[in-house]
Amino acid sequence: MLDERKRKILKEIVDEYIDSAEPVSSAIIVEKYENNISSATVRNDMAELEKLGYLEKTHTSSGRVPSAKGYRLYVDELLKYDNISVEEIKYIQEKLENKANSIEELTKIATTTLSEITHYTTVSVGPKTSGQNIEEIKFVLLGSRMLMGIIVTDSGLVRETIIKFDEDITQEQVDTLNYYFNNKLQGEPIEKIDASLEEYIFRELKYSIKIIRPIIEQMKKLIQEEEKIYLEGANKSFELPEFKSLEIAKNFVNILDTKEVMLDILNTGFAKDIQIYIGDENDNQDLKDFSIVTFKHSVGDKDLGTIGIIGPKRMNYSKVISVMKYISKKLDDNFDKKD
Amino acid sequence: MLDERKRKILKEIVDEYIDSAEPVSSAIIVEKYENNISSATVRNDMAELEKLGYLEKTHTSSGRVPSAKGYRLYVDELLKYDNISVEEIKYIQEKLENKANSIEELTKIATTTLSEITHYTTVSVGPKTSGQNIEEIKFVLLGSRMLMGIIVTDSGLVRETIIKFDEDITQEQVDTLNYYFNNKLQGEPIEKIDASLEEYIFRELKYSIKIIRPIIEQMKKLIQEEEKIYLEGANKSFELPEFKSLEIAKNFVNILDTKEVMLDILNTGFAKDIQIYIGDENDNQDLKDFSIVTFKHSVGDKDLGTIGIIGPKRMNYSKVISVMKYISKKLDDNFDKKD
DNA sequence: TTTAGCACTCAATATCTTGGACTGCTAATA
DNA sequence: TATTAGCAGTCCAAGATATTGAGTGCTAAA
Repeated sequence: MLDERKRKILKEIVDEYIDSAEPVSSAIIVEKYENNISSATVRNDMAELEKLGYLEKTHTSSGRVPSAKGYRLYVDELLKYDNISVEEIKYIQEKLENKANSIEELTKIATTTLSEITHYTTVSVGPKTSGQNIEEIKFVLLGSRMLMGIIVTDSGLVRETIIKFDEDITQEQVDTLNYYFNNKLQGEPIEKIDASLEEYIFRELKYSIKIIRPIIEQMKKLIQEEEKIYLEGANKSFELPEFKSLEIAKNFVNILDTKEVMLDILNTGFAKDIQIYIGDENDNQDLKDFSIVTFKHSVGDKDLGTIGIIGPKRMNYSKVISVMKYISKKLDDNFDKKD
Repeated sequence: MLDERKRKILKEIVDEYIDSAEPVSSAIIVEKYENNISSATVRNDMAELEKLGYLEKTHTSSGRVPSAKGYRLYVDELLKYDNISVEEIKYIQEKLENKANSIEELTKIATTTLSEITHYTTVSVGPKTSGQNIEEIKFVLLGSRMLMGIIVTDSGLVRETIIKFDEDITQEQVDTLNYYFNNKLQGEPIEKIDASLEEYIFRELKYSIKIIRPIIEQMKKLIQEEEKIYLEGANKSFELPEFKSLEIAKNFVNILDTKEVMLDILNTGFAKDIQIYIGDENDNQDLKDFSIVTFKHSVGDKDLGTIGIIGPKRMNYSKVISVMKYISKKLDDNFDKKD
């Protein structure tokens, strides 16, 4: 259906539009096209590409702009993803080298680095605890009326919370709590911390419910804690020409402010795959002018967090995805080495 | 210098401008002014107020807009700060009631509540550890190669960090660490965690430097950790008429993105005082069209975090400050009750 | 199948016009 | 002396009109 020339012209148009943010005319393509070719020929092909839904016009006599379908073909079939320089590789290596002491911190560093190299706005969420198994639970007495509860999961996540009491707690009580919690929960999925656990502990230990209840409450909160989005380089987006439109700028801020939308997207998709959402492919209307590219950091089937880029539909997919691929690989290396 | 009528007219103008975002004409003031008064009189007074620097014109035949000096007089002398309704009081009480288990969490809840009631963008930073004294230090062994280090300060702050090792750590070693750290540091200012501490521990314990070094490193990081700004309702600002100007919107995003500016402002000022920064009173150019109002949450001379509002110079100071005063009081009550 | 060439379209920009929302000032008034 | 009516003058905002040029689509020839 699409002969070689049409594919090439489509690629040139998208490349050019990504670069200039202006509708692309047949004359510009003629300039760039190596073999000699007349603008009339290009116009014919453009008309064809438009009929097939890959291009759009902004008005009757304007140049062409890629449609969502056009971008889709472009990223799926026309691009190669090795667009990363030696300097960039060096920079990433240096940034990710060893410095983080927790998975969350490592994810943040990667998120910042990604924004620095691509000049787009990046976001990330930490690992989800759901699906993980409990490796160890520890309660630590702080002062006489405060406990810290710590959960370590099998993929090395550490979550902790503070629990305050109206009465004194003894070290013996804490030791007993540690014993029973670990006895019951070691190796179990983290979701086992629930109301039935409260009953069990209460039955076995006979401690005042005034002690048990707040512990369970806080531990439950801990595992279903709302996820925090880490955001980097929001102002970079405001330098883009599309942000001259107040509506687009507003939509952008809205998306980042109502975290649910981003969380939804970041939490979709499978480990290792790079996911690409182009414009209206998202059904959120605020996202119609943006593309989002995400990837998950994981070990085995355990989620270690997701990192994403949000930028204009006209984003530099080649660079973005190339850099992401490399960062993804580095994160895995890093993890293998450490544990 | 300013007779009663001029003060009243100034107040009406600022009130009106805050409400409408449009330059205020003499006719509008005549409408609002209770005693009969002609527009010519108002015009004379306005000319006078302009000469004194309280008002400005956007062009020769425009209405008047308050200057920074005008706003300053307005907030300092013309406003009363009891602009809070029974519903709002109820709402705040409900939100702040008991739910938080840490100071940081309480501050966040207060920040969100403030944004909900005022419909402005709010920001906060958690308490600074500097200046606090160490009440307790605890190391907890997680697995065999991971420690959690916990510091509790005298005003109840809890800070923790993860330290990973290349070799196994024994519980005995941890117990010894706990003993020596507490022995040396209990009651001491938190800044005592430094290089000389490393020497001391190394001398006393003779543990491999491979164990001591990462501990001290991480604990040091912990106390000088960069402060995190919590942000709420950024999108609310984008509904304001001033955000039709791309430049203003851009400045706004810039401010929130380069955290240093906000941190600087939030960290200035003394406990309990409400600080007001109007437009160019800040010397950061990005802030010239905005006002920031902040207050600190504290107990004694210990900082427990700062909460601020950032909005247009034309913000509803009366509401903002009234609500802040009430929240500030509630936070203190809350704290007194608990500890 | 490709191309030269021309008619046509439309956004972008500049220029002009008009209406009206203001002010400042003057002279009359209390 | 303080206030006010009234009017001339200013300037913005919005709409109307003209101009330009960058683009296309189409036709007919190569």
